[in-house]
Amino acid sequence: MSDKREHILIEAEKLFGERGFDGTSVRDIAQCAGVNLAMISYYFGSKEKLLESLVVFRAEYAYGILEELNKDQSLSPWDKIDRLIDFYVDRILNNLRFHNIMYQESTAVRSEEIKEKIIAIKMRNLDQITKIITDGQQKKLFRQVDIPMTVGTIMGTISSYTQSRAYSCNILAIREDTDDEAYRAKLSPRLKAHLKQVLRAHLDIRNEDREGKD
Amino acid sequence: MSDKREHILIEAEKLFGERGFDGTSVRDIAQCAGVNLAMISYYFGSKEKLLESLVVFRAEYAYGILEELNKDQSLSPWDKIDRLIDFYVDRILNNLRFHNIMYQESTAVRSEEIKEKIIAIKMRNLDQITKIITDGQQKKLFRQVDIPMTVGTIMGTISSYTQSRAYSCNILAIREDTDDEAYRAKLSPRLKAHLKQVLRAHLDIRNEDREGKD
DNA sequence: AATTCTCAATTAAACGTTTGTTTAATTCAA
DNA sequence: TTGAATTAAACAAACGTTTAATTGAGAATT
Repeated sequence: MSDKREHILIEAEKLFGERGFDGTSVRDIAQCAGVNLAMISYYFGSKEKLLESLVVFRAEYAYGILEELNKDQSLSPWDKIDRLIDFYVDRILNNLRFHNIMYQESTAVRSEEIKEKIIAIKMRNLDQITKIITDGQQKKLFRQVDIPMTVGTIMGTISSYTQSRAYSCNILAIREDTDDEAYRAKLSPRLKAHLKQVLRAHLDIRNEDREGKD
Repeated sequence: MSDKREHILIEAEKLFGERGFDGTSVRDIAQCAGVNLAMISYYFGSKEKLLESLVVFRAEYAYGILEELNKDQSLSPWDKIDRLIDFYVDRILNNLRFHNIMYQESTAVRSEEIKEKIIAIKMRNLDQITKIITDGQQKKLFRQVDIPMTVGTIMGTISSYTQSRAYSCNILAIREDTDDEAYRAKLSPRLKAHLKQVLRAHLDIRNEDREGKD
């Protein structure tokens, strides 16, 4: 992929993440990327095709990481869960803008083609995580859980703090105009600690549902 | 509020939820509500003011429920958590469209005024849930947890299955064109069961973090 | 009781922008 | 000299909003 194409994609990603797909005009993208308006159609064909290119461009990476994590025999299932959380929190917080587009595919995107691509990516990633959890169950470390829902809990918890920055800043007790890096530095460890605590309790076979709750 | 005003709000809610705020034109709303285009400006002033009216219209209800749940002395903290989950799953699944707008306030809404209103509502609801959890902690039933993050887990888990219907249908193994009621009937009990299992393990004081994980 | 008056409700049409995309001309390195 | 890269300009369509005219039911006046 040419440098210029990639540069346009990255600038578009920023804008889509900040203002949404509909809220971003092709003129905005062209201006931020420092290219002529017509170059977007020239390179990508259309605004929707640009989004499709962006999805493909970003999606390849994640799957490779998950696959590698899965294969690593030196890590226990518990280690893998921790790494999984670290990976997703870091990845989402570092690609905030892109994640917001991928995550809420239903409202932002009208193209069936892109929707199907996004779902395929999500299902593929779910497969990898399923392998990690079933492995932990076979080793009698994890109990029975609803795996897709558990993945939803991980992704959803992170997303609930990336989809509305203003609320997030309120919770973290920081100014809303805090720069991205400082924002991540505050949010990341807290999200990781919370998610690990939740999943440790949720997955641990010793926490099987008790009869009486109190 | 006049019948016609309310009728326009409800139709707008459907469209915003399906197509997003930017993806819905005032002409769409007028047509679906069966009123003249100019009536939207006449009643609400502008498209953004319409959204603001919608937020106010829908937000009052939730707070009342949470307040009442909190005051109920006959319920144990565990019961209240269960009721909380039931309430939120039902509420969000029954107002899918509206929830998606509220939830992703950052991208869809440009008006600072509306953003502030939404955040105020979220913070107010967080206060009520905080009271429920701290009460459980004082009664030595719940352990120490990150309360705002825990609320994020509840809302995020639900949202991850409401923001992208196509993915959700894939997980539930149902056709994507399944009608709303059948969709809810499948999703609702599964979400509730999962969230209750997660929160039971997460909050239970007997599941205090152990030294070794395995 | 019949008429006029009043004003909110409703309408079709037009407003000026902004949108995504295309055209046709130009640049420029190979 | 060739052809891809780049440009400014123009395109039609859709957008949110406003205008000015019309309707129609209830209050006031005769």
